[in-house]
Amino acid sequence: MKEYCKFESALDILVGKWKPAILLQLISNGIMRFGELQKAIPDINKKMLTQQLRELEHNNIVHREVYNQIPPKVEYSISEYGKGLSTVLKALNDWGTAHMKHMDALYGVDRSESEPKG
Amino acid sequence: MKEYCKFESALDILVGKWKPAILLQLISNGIMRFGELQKAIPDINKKMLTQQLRELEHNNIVHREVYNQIPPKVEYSISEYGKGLSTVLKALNDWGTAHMKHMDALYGVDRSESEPKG
DNA sequence: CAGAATCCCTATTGATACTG
DNA sequence: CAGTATCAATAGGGATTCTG
Repeated sequence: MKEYCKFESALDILVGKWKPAILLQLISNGIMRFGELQKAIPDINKKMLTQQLRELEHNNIVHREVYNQIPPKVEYSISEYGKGLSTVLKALNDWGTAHMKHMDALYGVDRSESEPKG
Repeated sequence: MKEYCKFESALDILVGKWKPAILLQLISNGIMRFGELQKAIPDINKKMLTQQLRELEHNNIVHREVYNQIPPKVEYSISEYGKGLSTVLKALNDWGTAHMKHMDALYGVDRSESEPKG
């Protein structure tokens, strides 16, 4: 067995363009409906939101609660098991925060591009 | 600024099909030459190895030492800055290890496929 | 409302050959 | 030895349309 598959096993959970955003939302807000997630992450579309949620669900990170009613209502939340990711996410977040400052200091950040003044 | 860009900033470093494998090698073995890395990660090709190393180098995670001689000799190692990743990598590794067991228990692992008895 | 299905496009990965 | 250059294959992401 490849040693690094442990890394990859963990990374696979987090990788996917929208998974960090989704996880952050669910961690911050607890239970959220599909539509709420979509509103909270404006640039995502339904297909991607569905897809990434399904992957997280398959990995037991998020719990999906379906209310069988019209109109439909589906709630998502971090599963108990998923909460075990908190250490990883915190490590990632801490390091990421420091790293952004580091890169900023090294190269400068082109905020002009990445943040249209709006 | 999007909150999750901190996650992403960190994830970007680790994401890339071969980066976990490369990092693991360098962490385990210290200084390694290009060819050694290639031997240690048999399925990678030169292009990918070069590319991923360059990205890691650009992010200050690995150090590249070039000896100007014939035949060429280039050594790679984790940079001082890159060593700061250890917390993240450990968290990832620990969680990944547990997660593999978890998924194994849930779904069973098709070892028959993933590990040809060789 | 919460998706499923379809089609398209681009970024990432890979195979191969060439070079100082 | 340690790459670069080029081209081909693929997977991931996205726009749009349709549905119970």
